[in-house]
Amino acid sequence: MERRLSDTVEDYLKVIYDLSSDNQRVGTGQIADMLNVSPASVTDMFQRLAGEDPPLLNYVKHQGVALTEDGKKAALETIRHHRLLELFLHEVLGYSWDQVHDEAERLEHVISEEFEERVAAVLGNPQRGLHGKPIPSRKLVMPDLDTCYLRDLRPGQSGLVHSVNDDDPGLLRYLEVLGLVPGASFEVIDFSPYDNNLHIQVKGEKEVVLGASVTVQIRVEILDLALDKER
Amino acid sequence: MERRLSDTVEDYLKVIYDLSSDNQRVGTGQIADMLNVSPASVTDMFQRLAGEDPPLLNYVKHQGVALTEDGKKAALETIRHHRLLELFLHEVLGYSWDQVHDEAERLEHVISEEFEERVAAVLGNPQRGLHGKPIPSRKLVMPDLDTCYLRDLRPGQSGLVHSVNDDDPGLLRYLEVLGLVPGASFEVIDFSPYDNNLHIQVKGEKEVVLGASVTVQIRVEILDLALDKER
DNA sequence: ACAATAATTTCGATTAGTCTAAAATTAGAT
DNA sequence: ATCTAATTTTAGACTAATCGAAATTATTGT
Repeated sequence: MERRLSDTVEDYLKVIYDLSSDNQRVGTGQIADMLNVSPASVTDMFQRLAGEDPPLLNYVKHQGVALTEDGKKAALETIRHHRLLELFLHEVLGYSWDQVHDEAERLEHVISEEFEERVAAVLGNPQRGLHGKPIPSRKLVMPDLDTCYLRDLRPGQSGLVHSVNDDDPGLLRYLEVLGLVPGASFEVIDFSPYDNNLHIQVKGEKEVVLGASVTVQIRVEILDLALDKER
Repeated sequence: MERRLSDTVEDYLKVIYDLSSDNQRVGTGQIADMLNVSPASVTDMFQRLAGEDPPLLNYVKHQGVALTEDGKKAALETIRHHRLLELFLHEVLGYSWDQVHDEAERLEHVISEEFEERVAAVLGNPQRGLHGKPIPSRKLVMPDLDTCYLRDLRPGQSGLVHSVNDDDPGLLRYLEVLGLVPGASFEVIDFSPYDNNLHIQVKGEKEVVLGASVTVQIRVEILDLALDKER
């Protein structure tokens, strides 16, 4: 069951995993956008990976794909590598949180199990990455999360920043300045329905207005006071 | 002048560099053996790399190749990556000296200049690798060496182990047991001309007999007492 | 319900890297 | 000097990953 997947295949599986958490099935066009390849190439790859033995994808013509169990394991392996590497680059080599993604993106495909284990050990077997996302366990189990996009909160709600996407260095530098980093607590002050702007008050910081292109990159845990009492 | 070379091309250039230090030109068959590909593939690659602009190789039909200046720089870049990585894996992640080669072999092709710089800094800008070989400088200058193969010494001569090849884990474990590590001093006790065995006395260790397949993997500095006096 | 539009798939082609088998060239031995 | 053996090159073909253009299938608005 240990077949060696190409870097390309690992990239496909990883983005299919990412997009699967929101939607059900994932389409050709979405993947083409994420990977900067043509839709034609994506169709080819869908067919190939669905035809592997055992299949990595479940593919239905014109209806996109879903990961099989094998495909999901492969995706989680790569994601584990990526998040361990990001943390390692930061902790051990002093990379800033906006620099780590690109480097990890290349390293994730070539490191051995040995490397993975040693890095995990040096870092104390962390369960969360540099940007807050969970790191799948050695056994490739990904914890269930009770988070939503910051975009979906409304005035009066407050929460904690759970995690932010790691792939836009400019955004990461901006969020750091605003104090919108994993663990930060905030309150939603206002919402502008026409542009979907949210007015956010991060604890100890000035109020800021964030557009949807920003708030969709941030996952939060809602702090529901009423719900707190029930427990 | 910054073209991105494929992993494969980097591997070709690296072994051509290695083999060039002994011979003048390097032939198809030698490379085919080192890289485990067919001679036909090597001919193709020779022609391709000689036809690049600017050329990486100087190729004369039926007479093998030599690296151009550009080809040599590219080879040294990869070699610098490899040796820095080996040291890093040992010092920071606790790999043993027989484990580092394979991992470095894959990582060397994907790390950035940034990674290279940071690793070099963490290690204190070392000039020698884990197995004793010099590490090319940032500017890709490789120091000239005054070393020869242990194979070429004869009884009465003594020397210091300069470096050992890093690609055979079993040999490395054996040499470690014998104390034949970079810096160790030894004396040649005897030579058997029929099998080219050398009888070696490593300081503080038992005398051992080494075949040519071993002694050709070890580079030494000759300790010439007469020459010492002249200085 | 059905035409327009959007998304997907098929088709034919390209590039990098590899192979085997056959042809050509070089080097060595007598 | 020439024949043989070893090495190298050519030729034709394969796989993975990609593309653009054309054909097909879905979606959706009225």
